[in-house]
Amino acid sequence: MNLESILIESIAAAINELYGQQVTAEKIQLQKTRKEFEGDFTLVVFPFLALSRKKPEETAAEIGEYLTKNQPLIASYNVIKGFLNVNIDANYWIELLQKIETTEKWGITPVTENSPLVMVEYSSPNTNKPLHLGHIRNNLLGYALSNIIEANGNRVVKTNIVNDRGIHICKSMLAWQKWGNGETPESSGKKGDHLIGDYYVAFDKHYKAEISEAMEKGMSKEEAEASSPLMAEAREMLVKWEQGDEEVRNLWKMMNGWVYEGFDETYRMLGVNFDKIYYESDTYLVGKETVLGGLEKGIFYRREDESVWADLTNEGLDEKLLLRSDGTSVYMTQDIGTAQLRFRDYPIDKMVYVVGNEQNYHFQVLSLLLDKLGFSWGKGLVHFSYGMVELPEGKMKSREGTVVDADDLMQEMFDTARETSAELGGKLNDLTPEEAESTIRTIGLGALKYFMLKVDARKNMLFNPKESIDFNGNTGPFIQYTYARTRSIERKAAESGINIAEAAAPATISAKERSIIRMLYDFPAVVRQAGTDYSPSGIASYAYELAKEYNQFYHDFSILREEDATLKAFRILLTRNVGKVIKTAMNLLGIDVPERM
RNA sequence: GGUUCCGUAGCUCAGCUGGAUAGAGCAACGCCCUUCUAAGGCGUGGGUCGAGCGUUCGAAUCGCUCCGGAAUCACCA
Repeated sequence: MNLESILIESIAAAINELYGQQVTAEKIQLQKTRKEFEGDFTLVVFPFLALSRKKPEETAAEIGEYLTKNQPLIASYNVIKGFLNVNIDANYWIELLQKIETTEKWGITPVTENSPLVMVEYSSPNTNKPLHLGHIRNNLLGYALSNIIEANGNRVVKTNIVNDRGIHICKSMLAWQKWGNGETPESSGKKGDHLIGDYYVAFDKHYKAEISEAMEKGMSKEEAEASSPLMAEAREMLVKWEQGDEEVRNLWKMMNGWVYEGFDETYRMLGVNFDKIYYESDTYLVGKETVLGGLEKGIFYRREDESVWADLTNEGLDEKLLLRSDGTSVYMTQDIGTAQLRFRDYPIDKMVYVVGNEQNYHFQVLSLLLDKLGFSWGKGLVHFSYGMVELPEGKMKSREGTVVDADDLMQEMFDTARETSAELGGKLNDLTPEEAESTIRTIGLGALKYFMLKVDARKNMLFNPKESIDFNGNTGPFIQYTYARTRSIERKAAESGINIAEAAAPATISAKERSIIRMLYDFPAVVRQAGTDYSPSGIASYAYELAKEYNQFYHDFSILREEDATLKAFRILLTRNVGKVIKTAMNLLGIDVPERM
């Protein structure tokens, strides 16, 4: 039984004893005492005034008096207006600290073979251009979310669905054929995904030129677009691809291969990975089959023009197209096919899709369709819907060249970290060049990742490339710095041979120390909460608060110079476990922490 | 027009299962490195929580109505 439950039980007993009234646990609002007041937990007594028929202060004092007498965990209390603040006995906190010290993974629920299986889909790139800032948010959220779900006792399969087919891919292929002169990543030194992206842009440029030329000759925009020879060629290529034309397929394989090498490098750099990758070229036909199967079962219906639809009007939605009149599949069909394949491959209990909020409607529909098709997890699928990353001038537009490239951005973060480190007086000079470089990457990535993860995922967020990402204040590097300090203290303590395993209760324990232990106590609940409402930002703000609290403590006390041996050992133990929890929290976010910085 | 989401300090964001004087960081200004790492600490200034009404002992938080912004409602993906 946890501390809160014990206290709530005692409070219920107190009210029963004092006022002869039964109260349910839900009526008892026990919350953390706010920082500016003294105490660990606060009971709001306003709801009990009707029972006590006394003033708030009096009621609070009576309950407080009863609790200190009858509940050994409560050492003292104070009353401010209708708020009863109670102090937990210091020994409880010290024992808790020792428990954290001996617990392998504090706050983490172990995973067993029988744990529920949760599949998390994230990233889901197109193979016609490199990853950008939006993908970074997606990847970081997906990876952190997977860690958090796993930390709550679930088996997690991280998956990626690669959109590797379609007209957009043909555009790049065609442009490369026409103007590429056989350029390869090796011959040009370009990263494969960037190379392909360049040809996608080249296609668009030539296409636009064609349109404006045709319009000058008096065509309307629509006519010009419809009669574009370049677009016609791309469409023709798509048809050939679907027919399995060997030449087109080989070109497609080669160019996609380049892109995957590029993506792999970006993923590796970003520190994310996948357990299973699906390709739309494998799933879109399965989707078609599944839809036709649904048609036979009468779940869907066919119109006169041969197109296939789902009627969702009973569910308050519209009718939804699933197969075009020419029999080809649409986006929804492919997602159904992917689901079908996944269900064959894994006994999925829950599916989480990390996809932008622009697709909220799509997933609402997908959930209903999967349910109709008999997927047990269809109804309960989670669309982890995150907001767009906006630039000061608005949405990113690839056509307007305002896209922030993922590789470039990471490189900039590394450069900034390197410069900042040098400005601060060559902090990493003691390290070997390799260690220093690795630390710089850890810090640069830490800044980027924390920046993206600390904000509420469902909201749109603003990224200002000119102001770039900070390294001071509420940032990843600040938390990493705090961790590095805890490790430094530990190293020095170890050198001087202090045995912290024997740390006992010191004569005095400061409010700051109590407050830090109190925060460590909260960590399991924070992890649980983040798992319940899928919020990496909850973990992030916890990590920041803990780091901040420890930094103040660090500033106020001389941990290693403390005269009292017991107090010194206690403070080192505290430091060690703060480091342990910070590291665990940061790792849940997918952020590494350096041993020194 | 329908649906969904958002609106909190100059800026970026927390807080939202109703509770105490609405919090951080950045930016501005002032202190603190002969003291375990100054990527730090302390302090000052900065708010009609978009507006109004309602529910309540109590509303940034819940409900309704407006105002402002975004997304979506394709035989695009």
